[in-house]
This record gives sequence, structure tokens and C-alpha cells, in this order.
Amino acid sequence: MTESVARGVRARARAEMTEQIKLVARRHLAVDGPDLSLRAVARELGVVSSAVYRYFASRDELLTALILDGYNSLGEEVERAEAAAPRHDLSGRWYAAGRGIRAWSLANRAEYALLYGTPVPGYAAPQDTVGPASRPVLVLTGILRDGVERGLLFPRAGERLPRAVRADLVALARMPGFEGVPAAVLARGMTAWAQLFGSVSFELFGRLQNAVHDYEAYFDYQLRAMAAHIGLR
Amino acid sequence: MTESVARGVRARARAEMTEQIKLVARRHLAVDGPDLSLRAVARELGVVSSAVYRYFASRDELLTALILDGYNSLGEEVERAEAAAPRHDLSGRWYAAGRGIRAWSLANRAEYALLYGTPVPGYAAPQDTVGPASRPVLVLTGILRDGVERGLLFPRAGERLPRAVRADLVALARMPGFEGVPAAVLARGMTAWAQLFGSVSFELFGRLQNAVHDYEAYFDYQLRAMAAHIGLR
DNA sequence: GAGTTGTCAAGAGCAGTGCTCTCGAAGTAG
DNA sequence: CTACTTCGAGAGCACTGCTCTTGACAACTC
Repeated sequence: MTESVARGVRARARAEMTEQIKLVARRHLAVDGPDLSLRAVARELGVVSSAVYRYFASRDELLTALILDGYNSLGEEVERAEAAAPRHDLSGRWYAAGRGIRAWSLANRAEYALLYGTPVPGYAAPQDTVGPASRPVLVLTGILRDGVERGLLFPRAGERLPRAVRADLVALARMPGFEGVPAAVLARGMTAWAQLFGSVSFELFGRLQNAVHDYEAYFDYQLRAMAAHIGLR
Repeated sequence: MTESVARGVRARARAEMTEQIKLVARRHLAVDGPDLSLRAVARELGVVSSAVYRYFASRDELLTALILDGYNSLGEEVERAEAAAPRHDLSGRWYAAGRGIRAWSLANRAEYALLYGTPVPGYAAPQDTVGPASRPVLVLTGILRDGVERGLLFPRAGERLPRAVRADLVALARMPGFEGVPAAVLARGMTAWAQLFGSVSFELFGRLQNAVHDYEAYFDYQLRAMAAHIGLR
């Protein structure tokens, strides 16, 4: 018992330190941008830089941990926001999800840049990120699936996809979470998805300065346009 | 005469060195990513690092020069591509412009990231970049204006904009190059614009891996969807 | 309880970075 | 020919990520 408690103390100390490092690193990232300095993080923690390497094998590994946390944090917020809308209100769910993405991105600009900005060149995202990374998109496909199930979303008469696009989307529609969504509907959703992230990136990266002032209204309008594009009502 | 030639020799040497530095820097950027090393550039040029400071006061200034060149290079390509389409074919011009943007971005990934990716935190784009930066977007507004002039693009019955959005767009439509485009039409164009850059970013930043394989067909499909959204035929 | 094992932080050190300053050589101008 | 400007080299500063060694202490074993 004492042993297990002692081990528990040790393990807890380690977990706490790991969490602290990530916390401080996140703050540095937010303040100083993506050029995260391990030494600065260590300094703030009152610890020498080499000590950090007991917890993260490299700067990249720390970044990976932050990215993973980021995807999960964003995913949670979007899921929660979307879940708060009545199930039958498909466009309401789309608005909620979109606004959730924007709200999280504004509140976590540095992490947004980490997740959806320029990828670090030498850095290849490890496999464990693909699960969390797909959480936000699964919220959208959930809306699409419900729409299809209720007969509100369907391929339109005369709506044709290029053969190569159709092939990709048909394959995609076999992935878990995507089942049952016709390629044409999925295509509209992906178009809207790219538009959404394009809008968020434009806003966060200052691409709309001197053009748009009420970003929230502007973003809402974009959401409305894309809801119409998807066919949500 | 000898003086002027001599001065010319000196000036030419300076211009050549400046160009060489940018050239090597561009290549390094493409290979090693955005963490451009001035020393490495100098090394490749067979010159000591401090010598580079004779030509660029800082790393930021070098980057600014590259960004400026980038905007102009992209702007030129888009302008040329769009100009190659028949004037009367509005959707053809939109396709040409969009494909031009994608082609340039694929051929100049590092520079695309520099222009449209995560902005460097400490770095504020100087005023001289706003002109070149708007060249691509002016190609789009040119299409919109022509469409409006010919009576092909117009606000639709029942198309309403939120008050704040309308105010921003009305102000925007007074800027040179935007004149005469109704807010509602401009709004559709901007939605499409964000979608376009969202798509390019998704492709370049690897956000569509394992989902899309024929990127070109996929991108063309997006362009088609957005052409329809704008109302181009 | 004593001895072994594993974990941890510290410190020195390496190779690299952006940038500054000084110095001597060379080109330019009067 | 002389005064002035421009340029590259080199040393140096403060910083970075990362490695390796050292010594202290906790955890487990006998």
C-alpha cells in the first residue's frame, strides 16, 4: 500500500510537471508566437533547460503534445456547442458548430495557427493526431447524416460530380462517421468546410483588415451562405 | 563617363548581390521551411554573415522583400492567366484566375505559406505590401465589375445582408477597383474568395490527405461550386 | 534496515542562430 | 592625389536546441 501510494506520488508529480510544462508552453506560444523556446519555458518553471527533456524528448514532442491537446480542446468545444442546438434544427446545429470553431480559434489563436496554419517543415504529424484531428469534421458529417436520414439532404436533380471527385468522395463515405452520406452531399459539405476555415484564417491572419470591421456579423453571414450551399434550412 | 560607368558597375554589383541573396533565400525557404537562416544563405554565397547586412538591415527586411516579390509574382501569374480567357466568358475568367492561384501556390509552396500562412508574430507587414497584396483580389473584382456592367450579376430578389456586413461592403465598394459592385455581389465574391484560399491551404498544408487524391479535379469542382455561388455562368 | 536500481535536476559544453561593431581594403568623387 | 564612401571579414554578444556527465534522492529488493 505504502509502495503504491509512494509510486502514486511520484507518478502524480510527473504528471503535474508534464502538465505545467504544457501550460507554460501554451502561454509562451500565445505571447511570443510559434518559435517556442524550451529554455524560456524551463526558466519560467524555475528549472534548467535539460530538465524539460526528462518529460519531452524534444521540442517537437512538446509541440505534438500541444497539438494533440489543441485538437481535443477544439473538438470538445465544437461538440458541446453543436450538441446544445436542438437536434431537429440542422442549420442551427451548423451555425453552432461554425461559431464554436470561430470562438475557440479567437480564444486560442496560437494553437489555431499550430493546428491549421503553416505546417512546420521538418515536422510530420504522428499517427495519434489523426483521431483528435477529425473530431471537428465529424460534427459536420453528423449534421449531414441526420439531414440525409430525414430526407432533407439529397443529391439534386442534375447535380453531377467529376468522375475523380465522385470516386474520392464515395471512398470517403465509407469511413466511420461518414456512412450513408451521398457523394454529392458530402461534396457540398466539404466546400463549406473549406470556406469556413478560409474565413477563420482570413480573420485571424489579418487578411481582412481595412475591409471588414464587424467580424462576427461577417462570419455569421458566411455561415448562412454556406448553410444555403449545403442545403440546410 | 568613366565615373558614371564605374558608378554603374558598383550599382550593378549591388543590385546583382541583392538579387542573389533573395534567390538563395527563396531556395532555402523552399527546402528548409520558414526558419530562414541568414548565415546559411551567406555561407552558400561564399560570404560572411555580416556582409548580408550591407544589403538587408535585418532578417525581417529580407523576408519583407521576399513577400513583396511573392505578391507581385502571384499577381502577375493570376493576371496573365485571367487575361488569357475571352473577356465575355466570365466563368472562364474565374476558372482561369482560380487555377492560376493554385498553380502558382503549388509551384511556390514556401512563398505561399509566407503570404497566406501563419503570420510571423513579431513581424508587421509594412505599408508597401498592401498594393501588391491586392493584385490577385483585383482580378476577381474585375470579373465582378464586368458582370455587373453587363447586367449578369446583380443583387437577387430577397437577398439581404446583415446591416453591419452591408456597411462594410458598401465602404469597400468605394475603394479603387471595387467601384460599382453592389454589396450583395461583392459579398458572394468574398465568400468564394475565402473558399478558394481555404481549398488551396487545405491542399498545401496536407489537410486533405487520405481524403482527396485527385486534387486538381477536386479544386476544379470547388471553383465550379463557387462560380455558381457568385452567379457566374 | 542495508544495498541496489531508477529517476531527477543541474551544469558544462557543442554547434548553431541574429545581430553589432571595428578594421582594413577597395572603389568613387573632388 | 586626396578625402570620402562602400564593402567584406572577423570577433564577439546573447540566445537557441540538444547531449552528456555528475551527484542527490526516492523506490524497490533482499
